[in-house]
Amino acid sequence: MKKASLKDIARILKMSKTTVSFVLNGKGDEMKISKATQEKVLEVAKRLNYRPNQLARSLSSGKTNTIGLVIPNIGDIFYAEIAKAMESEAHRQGYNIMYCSSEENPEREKELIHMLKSRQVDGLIIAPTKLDNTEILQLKKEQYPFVLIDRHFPKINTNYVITDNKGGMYQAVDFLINKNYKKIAFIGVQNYLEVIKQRFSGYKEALKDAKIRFSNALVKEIDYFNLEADMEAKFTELFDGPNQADAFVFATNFVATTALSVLKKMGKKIPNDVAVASFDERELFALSDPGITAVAQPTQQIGEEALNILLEEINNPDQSSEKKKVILKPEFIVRNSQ
Amino acid sequence: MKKASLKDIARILKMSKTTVSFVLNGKGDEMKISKATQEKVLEVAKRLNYRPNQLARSLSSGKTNTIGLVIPNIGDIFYAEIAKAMESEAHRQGYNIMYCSSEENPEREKELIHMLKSRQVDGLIIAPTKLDNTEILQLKKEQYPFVLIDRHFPKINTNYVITDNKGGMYQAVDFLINKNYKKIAFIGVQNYLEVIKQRFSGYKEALKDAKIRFSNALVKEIDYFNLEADMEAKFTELFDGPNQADAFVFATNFVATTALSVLKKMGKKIPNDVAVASFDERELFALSDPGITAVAQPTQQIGEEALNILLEEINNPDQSSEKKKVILKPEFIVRNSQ
DNA sequence: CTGTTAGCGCTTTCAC
DNA sequence: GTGAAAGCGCTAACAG
Repeated sequence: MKKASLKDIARILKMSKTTVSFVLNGKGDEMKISKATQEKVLEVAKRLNYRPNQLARSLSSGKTNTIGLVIPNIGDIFYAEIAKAMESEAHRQGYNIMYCSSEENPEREKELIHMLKSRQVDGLIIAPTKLDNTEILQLKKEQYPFVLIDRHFPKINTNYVITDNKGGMYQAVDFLINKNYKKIAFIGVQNYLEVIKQRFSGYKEALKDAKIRFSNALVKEIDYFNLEADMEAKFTELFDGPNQADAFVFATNFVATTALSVLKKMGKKIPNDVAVASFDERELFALSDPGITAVAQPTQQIGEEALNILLEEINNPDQSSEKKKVILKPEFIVRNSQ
Repeated sequence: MKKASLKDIARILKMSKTTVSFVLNGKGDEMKISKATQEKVLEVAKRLNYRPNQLARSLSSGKTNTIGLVIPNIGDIFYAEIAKAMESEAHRQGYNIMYCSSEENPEREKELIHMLKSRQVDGLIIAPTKLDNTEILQLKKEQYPFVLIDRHFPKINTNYVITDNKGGMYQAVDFLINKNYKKIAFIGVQNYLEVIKQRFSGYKEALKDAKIRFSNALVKEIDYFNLEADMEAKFTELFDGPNQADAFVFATNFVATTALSVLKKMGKKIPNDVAVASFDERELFALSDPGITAVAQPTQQIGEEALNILLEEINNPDQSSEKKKVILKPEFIVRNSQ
């Protein structure tokens, strides 16, 4: 038994597709279709287990009620939480999310954006991977509704929802300073993104405000493609070099988790050998012993706000000129890693 | 400037949509369209930045090249890893994945399956939430291509890819027995799934083979909706009751992580106060101190195999009678939690 | 070698 | 109150 279509129902009832369509879309009363007719339609639709073909509907109406989400890494709980919040909000509003993970690959990201557009998603939410912004510029030029999350391009006027990276890091460093740590090392990643730069500037500012001399020797940028080994080398300098550190701040969650594993391997104890604090939250931080003090980004809010901004723009395409720029405050969670 | 369509290209070049369509789909040579024509088409397509509308294409061709994935929880790294493996395999084969998370809600799961079908996905991969199997039976009746992962219904003849739950748990328990633990408690979840039952039977069998008397007092089923508190109560019995346990095995990853947190709170040390081992792997297990011995499911393999079975069925709809049933061996990772 | 034409399943304007 | 018909953008059988 083939799947039932509108036409089948119309044929069985000997009426037109129009009538059936109106009834099934709840426009029966509006179109003053008689109760009797409506009931007949509904009855047959139910009996045939009719399900509208969304492809056809979307093609015809120009709306898919789907929004595309492009994130760099589906395995990262940070993005997973955002996606989750976004999905439940979308569901409430009658939209579906199509998730895609670029795996931190700019080429893949570009493909995904094209794929989603070719499927006519009503809008996009993107956590951009790369420094190259041509795709974003293109979207803007086409006036395609989209909002950036997590990472943004300061020079391009777009909607975005991000965390106050500078402020969050400032708070973490300031906290360590107040706990009497003086030689705080910043552990970042090489060639990385805007967000890391912002966090770095929070670090510097906290030192400056506390009148602690900034030392380049305490800033380590780890090689992304050689995380473990490079980190061990740099930690050795930090522990044994002339410029000994007494605390580490980690610029992002995967740096932190790798660092914890490296420290464990090196036999260093937190907080006796070194105090630590991390940007980003992770289940591990609460469960490990000692718990790791962290700057938690408000993932739920990021997801919901981004979605709402997008839907707003989709539904009011006119005044699309004023872009929404949202910077959310992170939450500082004190544990006992210092 | 509106988006370019096939028709636009045809109009500009004063030829038919057919010709343009063939060229753009790489069937130019096959259809013996002259090189000159082909070049013109490609040139114009490029100039107009033409992108085919997949909705239209799918509606017409009856194929979306998309497969739907329904998992219970997008935030669970176990499913995230499966999704990741599946996506990269799908990508290689020219398919896209549409992920959906049911949040362990059977009602939502049903909606998602309907939504995906109405979007005409070519097939489904489902990690079913519930004991109720009507949706699955319906899919089967409609001969919709699908494969189950992680959880399955023993009584229904379907494709599935699962882990050897019984064997994995057997190995963990057997290992603890060999380390000389005699009072091994099984920590499960109330009203839970088939998989937990299978793991439980592995537990019992390992005890039996070692001629250790099975005791119901050592089996604890935690209330899913009150995990922390209930666990603390039951652990107290296990530590202080008449039937003291010397080791715990956890039936699944969220039980294990909650347990670690509860043990930490209770001030119990692993492995001195109690030895532990867990089903499922988690980043935390490698990084925590001590590392937690675990039975790791082969997520990558699950993702890839499930996808390949599905694509096989999609592409050969004829002999769809013999369903593929795959049971994969987990990996046992020994750390120092015992 | 290329064009005509009939759909795919649905929405929606306009007419009766 | 209901129906006819055009059209969304693309595919593909058939004709020439």
